[in-house]
Amino acid sequence: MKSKITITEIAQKSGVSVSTVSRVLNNSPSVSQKKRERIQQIIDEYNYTPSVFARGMINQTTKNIGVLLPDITNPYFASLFLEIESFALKNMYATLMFNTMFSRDSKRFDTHFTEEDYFKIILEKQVDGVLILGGQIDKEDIPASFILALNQLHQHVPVVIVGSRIEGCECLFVERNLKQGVTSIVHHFIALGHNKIGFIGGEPGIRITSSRIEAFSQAMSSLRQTVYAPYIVTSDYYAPDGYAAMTQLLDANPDNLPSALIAHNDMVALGAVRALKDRGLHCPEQIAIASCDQFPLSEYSIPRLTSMDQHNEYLGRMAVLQLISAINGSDETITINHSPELVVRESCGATFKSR
Amino acid sequence: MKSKITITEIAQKSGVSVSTVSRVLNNSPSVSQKKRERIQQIIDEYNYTPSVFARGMINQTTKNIGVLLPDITNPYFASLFLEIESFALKNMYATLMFNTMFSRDSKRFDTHFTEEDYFKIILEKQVDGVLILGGQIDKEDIPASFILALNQLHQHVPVVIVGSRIEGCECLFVERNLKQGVTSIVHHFIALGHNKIGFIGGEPGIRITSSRIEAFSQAMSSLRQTVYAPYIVTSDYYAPDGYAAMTQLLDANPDNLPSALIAHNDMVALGAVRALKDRGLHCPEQIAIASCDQFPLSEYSIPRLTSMDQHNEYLGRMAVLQLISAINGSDETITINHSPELVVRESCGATFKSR
DNA sequence: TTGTACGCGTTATCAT
DNA sequence: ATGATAACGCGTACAA
Repeated sequence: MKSKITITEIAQKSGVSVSTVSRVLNNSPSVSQKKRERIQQIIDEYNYTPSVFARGMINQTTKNIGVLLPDITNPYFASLFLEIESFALKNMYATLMFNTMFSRDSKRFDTHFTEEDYFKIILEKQVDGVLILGGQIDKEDIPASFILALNQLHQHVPVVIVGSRIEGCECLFVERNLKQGVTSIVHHFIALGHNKIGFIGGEPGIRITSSRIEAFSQAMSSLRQTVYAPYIVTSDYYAPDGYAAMTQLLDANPDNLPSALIAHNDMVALGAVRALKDRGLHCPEQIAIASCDQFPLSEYSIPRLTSMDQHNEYLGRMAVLQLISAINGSDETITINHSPELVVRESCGATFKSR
Repeated sequence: MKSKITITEIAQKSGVSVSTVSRVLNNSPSVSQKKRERIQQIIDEYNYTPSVFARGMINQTTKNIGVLLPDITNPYFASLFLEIESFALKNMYATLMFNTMFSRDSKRFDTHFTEEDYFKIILEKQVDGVLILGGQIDKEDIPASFILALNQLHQHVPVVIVGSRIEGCECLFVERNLKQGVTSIVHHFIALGHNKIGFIGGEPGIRITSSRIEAFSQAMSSLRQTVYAPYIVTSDYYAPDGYAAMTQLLDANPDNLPSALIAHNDMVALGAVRALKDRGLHCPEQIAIASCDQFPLSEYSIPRLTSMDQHNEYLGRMAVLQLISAINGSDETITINHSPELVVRESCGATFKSR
């Protein structure tokens, strides 16, 4: 391995002192044009870059941020992360990613760190900021110890959480409006003439799940519709979970099926459609389905999925912006103002149905 | 921001010298049991962790690796990366990820770095090793300048490429058998009585595409079957590309459709199935489809996709292992020996068809 | 405008 | 078994 050239050597080769080289590196104005040019040329020639270690010893900064998420394999996190990574890099920050596998079948993983373990690792990595995207923070009742750990982490490095604000947690938050999407779908279904509407998917005990179910109930009752409890079946976020939820729902209501279902996301919807089909039922004919979170495949499934575009790109950008401003010492909260958008395709039955 | 406690302070609080503390940190044997315990206790109490900067100044090591991939949103890379990240962390390496967006519609991204730019960034990040997963390295003819850049990078830090060996490139490689999967599918189709078989998807000019098409032709002719050129339509790796490829194929051969198609991966297959359906055709009835690369949704699509399980988990592990061994100065090549596995589901028509 | 010298936190070398 | 100290590469206060 070729070892890196140092500022001292550059100084020698240019016949100046290290401070002068340092000055051109940090473009201080007080360097003569001539010297600046010659030094820069040598820097380029030898492809010199300052040691991050030596720099870090002085500024205490790595220009790295840490991103903690449950599972990059989940398209929601993947699209969010892609945006985060590329936007962060544009701002000169590279991204360390950690999959906590929280709330995911983790049999494949022999060693299993807790999220607190990850906090420790991240701290040791001396990142300049931390982004947390789901996991324990989404739980209904978060252990006090976890909030404590979160606060401790935040005392050492700015932490931005993408999710609902947590009582007693001092970290910064970037929230998205979870209810609006569900409400749009309910209105859409009602407009299509449905009144036996249910909700499937999402992990029980997780705030994103309960707040969507709550929004569902609210929207229904504001339209003078009743919610029939057996039409609400939670499970988890993946296709197998949509399959399981739908199966359970069908088994529990054999003679009284709902006519429309709201799925937690597109994977759940896909699993549900599959379960329907395996029973000889069809979507949207027998049961219409719309999902709260659109993933890239929704335009190509059979049927095409009607879903909410949550504009995750925007969310990712905001999170990075918030984090960077916190790193730079600002404590102002960036309020994000995005509207999820209903994309009507086939699975809701709108295109050929008008009861 | 609370600043970190240093080894000097730990030494003072324990009433020993920094060297002794350093010794227990690096568990050198020459520390008395008593002192060791007391020091360790203070370390724990104050939650001390050594500064990565100061450490790095001495060992020149960050315990970070860099992973360069085109697009984490692609399930193939996501599943591979998940394995890489978690396996690396088990070995005490954290992972910096960079999405190059090579070969992907990148309109959304205003700034666009080239892969060489990423090399520079990675080098500046002072990672201990680099993993490259696709991108330019998969191209048919790689610009000499790119290979040069690759070699230069490899002179500074070990580089492991997950992909086919490149002429003139000194980096390490972890290869997977690209042909075996295609061959299995061809045999399967032939066994089912098909003889009008085609191939769709994959980007032209990319080695993984051409080698699969080559394997397709070889397998066909070894079974005394002819390959009909218009049945081969390349495009790209995503669902829209499968849709486009299928559309093009249908348009070009209206009166002479293939009876079976090999898709580059599950997304392509999904898009193709969709295109079929939009023409009022069905899979597998009119055209059977099997894909070379299985993604998580294949079990839940309609129809369920017959595809090759490439065991990406294993591939990811091997890549990390190879990289770590290179970091530790070993130059032995780890040969990987995995067999892709045909998972028969519905889209190939095997379950109800026997011509 | 330029150079000298110190300090950042750790490990390694050399004494003791 | 333990301690003192040099060295790592850089930024910066200060001197010139």
